[in-house]
Amino acid sequence: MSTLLNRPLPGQSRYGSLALALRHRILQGEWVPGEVIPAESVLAHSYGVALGTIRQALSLLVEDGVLQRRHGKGTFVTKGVGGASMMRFFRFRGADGSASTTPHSHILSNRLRTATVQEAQAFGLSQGAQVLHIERLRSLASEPCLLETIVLPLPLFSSLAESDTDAWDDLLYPMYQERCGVVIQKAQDSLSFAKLSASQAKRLRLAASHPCVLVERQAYDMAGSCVEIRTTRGDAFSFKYTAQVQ
Amino acid sequence: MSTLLNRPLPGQSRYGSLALALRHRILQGEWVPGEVIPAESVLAHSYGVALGTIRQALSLLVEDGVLQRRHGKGTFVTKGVGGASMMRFFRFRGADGSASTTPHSHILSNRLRTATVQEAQAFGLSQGAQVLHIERLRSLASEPCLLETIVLPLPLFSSLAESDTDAWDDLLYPMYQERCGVVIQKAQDSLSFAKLSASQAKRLRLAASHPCVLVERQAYDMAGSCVEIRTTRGDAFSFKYTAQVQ
DNA sequence: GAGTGGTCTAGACCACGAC
DNA sequence: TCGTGGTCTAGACCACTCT
Repeated sequence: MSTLLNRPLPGQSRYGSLALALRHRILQGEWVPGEVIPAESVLAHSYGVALGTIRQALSLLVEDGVLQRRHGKGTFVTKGVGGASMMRFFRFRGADGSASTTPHSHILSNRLRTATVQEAQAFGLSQGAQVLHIERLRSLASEPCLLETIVLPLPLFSSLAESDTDAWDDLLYPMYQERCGVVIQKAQDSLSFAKLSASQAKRLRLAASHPCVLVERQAYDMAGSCVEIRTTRGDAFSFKYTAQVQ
Repeated sequence: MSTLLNRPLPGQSRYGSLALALRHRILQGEWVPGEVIPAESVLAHSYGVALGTIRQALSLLVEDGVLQRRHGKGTFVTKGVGGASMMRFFRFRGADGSASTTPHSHILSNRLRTATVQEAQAFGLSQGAQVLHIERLRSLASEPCLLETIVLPLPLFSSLAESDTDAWDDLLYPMYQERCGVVIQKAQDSLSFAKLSASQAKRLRLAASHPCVLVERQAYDMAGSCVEIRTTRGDAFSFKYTAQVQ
């Protein structure tokens, strides 16, 4: 019934090994995102450890965002990051006043091309591999607000390459999960400042060389592999972000 | 020997109450920043709880940044946030190439004035109270890079109002601690973009209406009171920041 | 070797959520 | 009422740091 990892790996605590083992079972698809995993007491018994030990293991995975606890209900596999997370960097004021809705998405282009050296390295592909290159405009109340370039590694997302972009959802991450079985687990955003090119400015209905914020994102799946590289541009004067020190 | 909080506060777990009690003793100055607190076993005995319970209480304060554990040595009161934390938002390239040193500080002005309504509210002062208003230019390799406005509540920082600004340190937070007994425990930075005024641009040796990053900081002491409001401006093209999603 | 935090056990009871 | 995670106990032994 139990796996054979009764002895912790060298240099690892027992709860560390248990966390690794559980993470492996999740990645194998034994429990799919959104599903409950067995109760703590069951896991403790099946691994032959005390309750406190399995709880420490679960805590590691909760910290990592792989699991979520719900008091009285159980421990669940995380469903993946939400949708309009890019909006946390901006405060767009709609013509009508309030905002905070999901922006509408319009795909401008969608084509295959050869990966750059950096992209191949990030995705773990061999040089010369193919990627899907998407240009996309996002709008709030018919006002264009964000211009995005999205690069996806290719055999993984090949089902998107052939599909009709008009039928795509406003939120890509849930669509990745439905159509390609890819769950976005975490992402890293790198912010900087630049000026819009003439064509970019036209798309966003701003003046050429208008200042913009550049968000360069790498998104990772549950196994920790990079599966999306995204570059987002938005009006610098709509930028607003809050960070904590310590 | 022990305090009388054997019964947890209503709606609080025992370890939550213990954390509150310990935090209070730290704020009272019973253990100063940098010092060890008693061993876990000693605390557990003196409060009449199990070791695991006091460990949970300490973990809360560690998460909060009030305490730091060091295996084999003890549990220490945090010394306060470091120095050049504003530099994490920028990547200045010095004329010589590398950077990552503490910028030199030059105080431009230092005067008393009446607090604005927002400042009085943030500091918990009555309306019409006095604050210290400081203008300061920070330079890297003789190149001006950051322009700062610093507002401090007044009876707390009155010793700074009368001192010679030439003798001030490059880092203010350690100086607050030495001269005024104020330990900066955490801070919140709010980022946005703006254009430099003519006088601001001149100080930074940039063109008027050049784009800049605006960092609006509120810094808090160990008790959680706001004790500094700072506005920092720097060249938008030197801005670089990385954030994690989930 | 003495003292510290880190790991682990085998129980107990409590608080929450659903049936 | 039952099963879940959350809190708590009273021990044990291990790993790190200093003297």
